[in-house]
Amino acid sequence: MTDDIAPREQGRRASRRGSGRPTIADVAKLAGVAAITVSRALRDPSLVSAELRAEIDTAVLQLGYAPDPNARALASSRADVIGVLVPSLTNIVFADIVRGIYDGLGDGPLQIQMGNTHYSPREEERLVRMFLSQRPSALIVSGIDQTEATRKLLESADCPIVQIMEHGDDPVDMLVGFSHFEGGKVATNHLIQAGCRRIGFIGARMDPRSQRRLAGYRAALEAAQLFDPKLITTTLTPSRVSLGGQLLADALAKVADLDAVFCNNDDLAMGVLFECQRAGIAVPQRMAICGFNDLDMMCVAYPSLTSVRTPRHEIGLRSVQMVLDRLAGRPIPSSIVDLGFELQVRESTMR
Amino acid sequence: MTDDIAPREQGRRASRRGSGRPTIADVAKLAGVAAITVSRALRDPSLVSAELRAEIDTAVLQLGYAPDPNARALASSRADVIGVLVPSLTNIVFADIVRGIYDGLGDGPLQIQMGNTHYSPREEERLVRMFLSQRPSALIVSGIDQTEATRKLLESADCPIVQIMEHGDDPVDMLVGFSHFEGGKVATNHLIQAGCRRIGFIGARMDPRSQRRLAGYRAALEAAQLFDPKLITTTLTPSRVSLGGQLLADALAKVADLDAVFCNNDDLAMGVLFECQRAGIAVPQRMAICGFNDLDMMCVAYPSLTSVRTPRHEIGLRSVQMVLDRLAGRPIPSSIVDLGFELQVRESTMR
DNA sequence: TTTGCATATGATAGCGCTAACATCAAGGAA
DNA sequence: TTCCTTGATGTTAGCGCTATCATATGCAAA
Repeated sequence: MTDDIAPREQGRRASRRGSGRPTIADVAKLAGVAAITVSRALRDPSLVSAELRAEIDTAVLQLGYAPDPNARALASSRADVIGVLVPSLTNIVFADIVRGIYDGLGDGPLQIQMGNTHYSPREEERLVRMFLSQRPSALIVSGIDQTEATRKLLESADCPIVQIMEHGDDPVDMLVGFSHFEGGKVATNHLIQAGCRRIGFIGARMDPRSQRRLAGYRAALEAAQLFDPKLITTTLTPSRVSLGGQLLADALAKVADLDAVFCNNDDLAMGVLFECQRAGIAVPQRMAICGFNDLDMMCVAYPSLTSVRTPRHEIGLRSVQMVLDRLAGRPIPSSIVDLGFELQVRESTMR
Repeated sequence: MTDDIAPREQGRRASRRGSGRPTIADVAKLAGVAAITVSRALRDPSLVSAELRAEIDTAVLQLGYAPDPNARALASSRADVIGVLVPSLTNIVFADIVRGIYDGLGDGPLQIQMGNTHYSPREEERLVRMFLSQRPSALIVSGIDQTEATRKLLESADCPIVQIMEHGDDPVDMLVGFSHFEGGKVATNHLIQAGCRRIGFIGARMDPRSQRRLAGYRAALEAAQLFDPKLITTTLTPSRVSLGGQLLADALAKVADLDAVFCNNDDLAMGVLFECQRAGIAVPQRMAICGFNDLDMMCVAYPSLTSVRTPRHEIGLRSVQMVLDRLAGRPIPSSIVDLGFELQVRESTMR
């Protein structure tokens, strides 16, 4: 006689299965309706009459019911999750993008699932495979340099895909970003116009986007007939402020009459500035410095540092908006969005 | 006669339901075993004989089978997910912690699900509720200042909970971090010993951890009979490098003979340094500067900046290790771990 | 031999939810 | 009236996996 108690009413005692938490069936019973009606009321209240809606809301509150996202995903073969793949979390650039994504998402039902590829195409492929196995509502991936296999996976995925950070004409689906090549070119041309003639390039990590900035730098110098391979100093080491000084020292050892450096990113530029201060190299008189991304610190440094402002937050925001538009069936003005960049000229290149 | 074709063999044509991807049943059929055997072979190969294991592996490869995490979570009422709640993603401190968590996780089956509380206890409560509804394998939350309701939720959760970043004696379950109060005290005592007498506190955001650092600062100054409320300059605005200079200006307007500042964090310290350079205030002679966290840039700044090194990566690593130990049933040496901190004395306080 | 116990595999029945279809009432057009 | 919509609700049958219990086999102990 002790076996026939209803498991649900006994909490977790009767069975090892089940979560012990109220289910949609509990809500339905309490509200005196069918489970599917509760499901509908929760997903789209307009499908259910006002009276039932009120009763269901009461029951939900009373039981403290929360839908099980796993059951929901299984039954509808669609998880309320947007997968986001970034190459790094400690890089403030991607942190800004992720913030933009969160901001674009607002209070909706969609959640973010983040993956860190550590700049590895193989890891990216593994993560894409894993993410797709969860049947996400959409996928946002960084860059356009996926492996062949990754690209095939993305192309055959039946959800919106947004590639971010770059500009190009052959996205898997949608693309939001700007041209790193043009960014590098504009920065370098600015240094040329400022009167610099021996303009070095300092780069760390040298991921595909860094490579494109370097290509832009090179194109600008070649057009001005100022290019010299010795001007380029790079490392595969991840970027750090402290690396900037080391790379500047390396660059000066190769090219003693260096009069400017275009840095791959702002961390390196800051490190270069500190090294100049330490070595007594006047900025910008003897050495002009230009960074990339325009982090907050650039405008307060002494002297303030020129940089290329990139629309990081905006990229996150727009990518989510495009996903939401697509999921809602709204038309997308264009599946390729170039958000551009803006050169911020400051003391470090004014001479 | 066209209705009785097996839906699975027709791809997605026959029904709108189902993912169209191979299921465990497909693998089982191909390998000539029962589905449950495939399930076992995948979760714990030691449960299945070598021959069957080989056949199953072949079938998995041949079909490109990947288990559906949602179905798995539903059936086992346990998702292979660790929820991680941080107050910010753009703050490098938490980025380092998250990196530590990823590193601690390695190649295991567990995934990270991240939540951003934006320093809001209410948002934290919402996220805890949401995360728990997914029945995560564990939860890692930042800080010890949860709301009453959040704490109750966490206490009644049937998974390991790790609070990180702080030290204390009353964790919900496990705790990994260090004492911000002691950090503030040690930094301030160092400035006192360096001969400073009018030591300001500069702080932004002023979240609970900042408050505790401030309390440590105050305790040190009071013990030395050097405390003066005018020495404290804070704002609720989120911290940025550019804020450091503004706050220093504010502080100097109140206390003209300020001879040192202890900054809430390194961003502010860097901003203070730049402002000193710009205003011609000699560091450390006229103004000593001490930061908090010891980011990479501190050691290369000119002059290099004293800071309190915090074990951010280690906190992430250890918190995951504790979770993994607990999930594996291994004993936890202690559920409260104080990883300490280390004052890094540099040029900015050497006088 | 019998018993007991561990090991390997299978059958069954869900986990909590929603897609697909069925039902039913109310109203309007023919 | 009859037929057909339309909208609101219900019934049924899964989604893909695993907990649980049942079964079969082998082998050591009694």
